[in-house]
Amino acid sequence: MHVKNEEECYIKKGPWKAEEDEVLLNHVNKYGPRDWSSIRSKGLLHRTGKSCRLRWVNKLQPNLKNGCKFSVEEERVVIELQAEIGNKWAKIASYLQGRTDNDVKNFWSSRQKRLARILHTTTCTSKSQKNKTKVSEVQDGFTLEASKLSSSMEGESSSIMSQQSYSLSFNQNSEFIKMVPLPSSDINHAEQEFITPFESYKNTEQISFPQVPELKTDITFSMESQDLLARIDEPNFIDVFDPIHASSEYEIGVELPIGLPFFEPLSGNSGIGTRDRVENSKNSDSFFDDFPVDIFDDMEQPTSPSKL
DNA sequence: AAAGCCTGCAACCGCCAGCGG
DNA sequence: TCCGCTGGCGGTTGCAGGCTT
Repeated sequence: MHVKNEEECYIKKGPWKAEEDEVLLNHVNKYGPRDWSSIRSKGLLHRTGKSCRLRWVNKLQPNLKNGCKFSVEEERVVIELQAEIGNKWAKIASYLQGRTDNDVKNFWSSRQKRLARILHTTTCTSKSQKNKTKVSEVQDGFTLEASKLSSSMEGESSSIMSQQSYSLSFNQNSEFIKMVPLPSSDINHAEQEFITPFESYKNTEQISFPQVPELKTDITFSMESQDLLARIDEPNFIDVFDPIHASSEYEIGVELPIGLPFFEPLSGNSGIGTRDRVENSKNSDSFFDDFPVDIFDDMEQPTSPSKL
């Protein structure tokens, strides 16, 4: 029968209906979360086994945190593990109760897009509006000050790394990047409003980054930068920047995977959890995975120290 | 109020590894 | 050993709803 054959071959796609979910749940209750392909072969649903499995894993299995935003702690776990093991979403999700690989993947994707947008805005600004940015060249490269308010500026929850102020130093020649904690005096008083429970954590954890953090006290600022610094304590200092750029810049550091505690492996010999390994991974280019590949294209080439 | 933009999420696609015949 | 099937995983896409202008 041609019609019947068509019927059998028909594969439904798109959003799941409640009835389909019910059928799928019945199957799982009967046989457990397996034999996905038999659901179609038995004619229960016109969905592929893969589709059924995905629906179960991502939406129907019990104890899922559906519709619940990632907590600060969950964000921290994802950021840390991503830096450690890369885009192993299933693995990362296994560390988070009630989260699926799809959840983690979507979270990270959103985060990456946000970061890319922020940095794009920032780098464009650095070129066209030098007098309005906090990007200033230093002798051994250039320094991108990541002094910022937390992401709370935009009502976001990712504020884990937001309480410490950092300066990013790039060096074209040696291809390293280092985080330099800014002197606390550089932090605008207004930031105090955004202190979170992680403040205590910040105060006790060492920065885990390839380069030994050091205070950058000998930065030479341009005239424009000096002018800005002179006004840093003004209540409306942030208004010096236009709202978009201001909020963007203050978000930069929020996204930096630094200063995080280290995980011990939950089981097996995954090897996760040693500081050495984390540092090794960051000594590679894992840190740069956070940035769009062309992120530095818009930045001015620093003068080589050898040419000075 | 409406149009355009942005974001988060659900679902699909393609690749790959494991397994059994 | 080969081959096909199945499930797992990461990347990508499309859409709906919220937000902004």
